[in-house]
Amino acid sequence: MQQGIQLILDNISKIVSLTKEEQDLFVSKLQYLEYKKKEFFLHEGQFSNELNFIIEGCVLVFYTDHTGFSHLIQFAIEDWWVGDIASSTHNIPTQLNIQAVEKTKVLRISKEDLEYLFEAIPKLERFFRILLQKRVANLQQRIISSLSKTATERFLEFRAQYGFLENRITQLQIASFLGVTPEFLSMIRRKLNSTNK
Amino acid sequence: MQQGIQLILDNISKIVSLTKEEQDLFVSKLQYLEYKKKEFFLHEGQFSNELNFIIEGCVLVFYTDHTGFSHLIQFAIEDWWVGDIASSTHNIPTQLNIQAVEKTKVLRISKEDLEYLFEAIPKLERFFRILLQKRVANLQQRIISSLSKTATERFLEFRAQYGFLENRITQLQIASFLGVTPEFLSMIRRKLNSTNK
DNA sequence: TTAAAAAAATAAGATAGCTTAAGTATTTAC
DNA sequence: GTAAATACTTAAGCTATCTTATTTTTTTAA
Repeated sequence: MQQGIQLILDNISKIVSLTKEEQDLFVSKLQYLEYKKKEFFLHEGQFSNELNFIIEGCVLVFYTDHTGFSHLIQFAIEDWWVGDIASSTHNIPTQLNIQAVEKTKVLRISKEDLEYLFEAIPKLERFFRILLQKRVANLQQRIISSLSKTATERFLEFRAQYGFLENRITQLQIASFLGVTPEFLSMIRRKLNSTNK
Repeated sequence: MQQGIQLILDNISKIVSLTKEEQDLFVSKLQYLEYKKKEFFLHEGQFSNELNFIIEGCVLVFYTDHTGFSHLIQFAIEDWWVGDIASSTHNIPTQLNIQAVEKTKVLRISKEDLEYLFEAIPKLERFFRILLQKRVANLQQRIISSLSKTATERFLEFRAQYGFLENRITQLQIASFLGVTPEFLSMIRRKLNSTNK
């Protein structure tokens, strides 16, 4: 079986169960792609009309502000979905960049195909509805943290939740996700080490 | 026709069109409720198993941290949907409070009825899928702002986007939404007034 | 394998935003 | 209609976080 197909079908089957025919129809709409390290899926200003499922690798979704600083909005590794929902929902050019930080293999589906599949397989629309609910819960939690926690607390939360990423992305990127400068994150880490060790 | 039914049907018909029978089935699951000013829909620790559509009034969704401070996560006025997606998706007690800040009239639908309706009327699942996409886009924008903007910029953004709320909720609540103290917001407003006027 | 580039650490000085406290204005509840 | 409660403003001093600059470490690419 083609690369990653089993992974994506398993991912879906955790939430809804498709018949063999439905699986085949779904799979027929997938496009397999590979990106090199540092290569971009999406650049600010483009229109985003796809949804990607990561089979292998790691990508970052970031926003670059008017002073040239990047802010990490989201990351995704194998078995995760990634795309720019804002751009594709509102049909506006994206303000985000999506970049591979490792060699990355994805399965991609276009917005048009996805809309067709939602008609053909309502269970698939359910799957994405539930995925979106989880994403809303996750984003809301991040807002709660940004409103109510210190940088140190947010770093500890990041570690608890995404510790597996700590050696896969740089401190610079973690700092950007937390909303602090890399210098300040470095200081936070030093303090935590001297206290706990 | 009962209070607000037309409003909710119009709200849905902006995204999907239901037949008369589907509308009737949907409407049959709605419960009409009124809340007094300051009354709570939902308290931290409860399980949230409903979705609310505001017909009239205004509610605030806030998180209270361990030091007793409140942080405004979301607000909703007439013609908006509100609920705790995190709690109802993951079946965990909510960490949020939902409180009416004015006399508020709502139409409520239970999670069970909603799930039944998604089976009976797939278009309704589409409606909520699209609503969730918009919510994700909105939350993501808020994260971008919190990562990349100063308090003054965030306040101007709030005014541009939610100016209609400026006289409906207090400065305290706006400050809490922006993630600053009310004292600091007061200072921001003074500076803006002295510069622009 | 090594030179160049990028990332991370350290530290000193600067600032956005917080705390505390007091005073004034507005709203609420009887 | 009035007293009490709540919201808002102002201001001084404080702290978390940023900026800038330098050094050290790690990664990248030829």
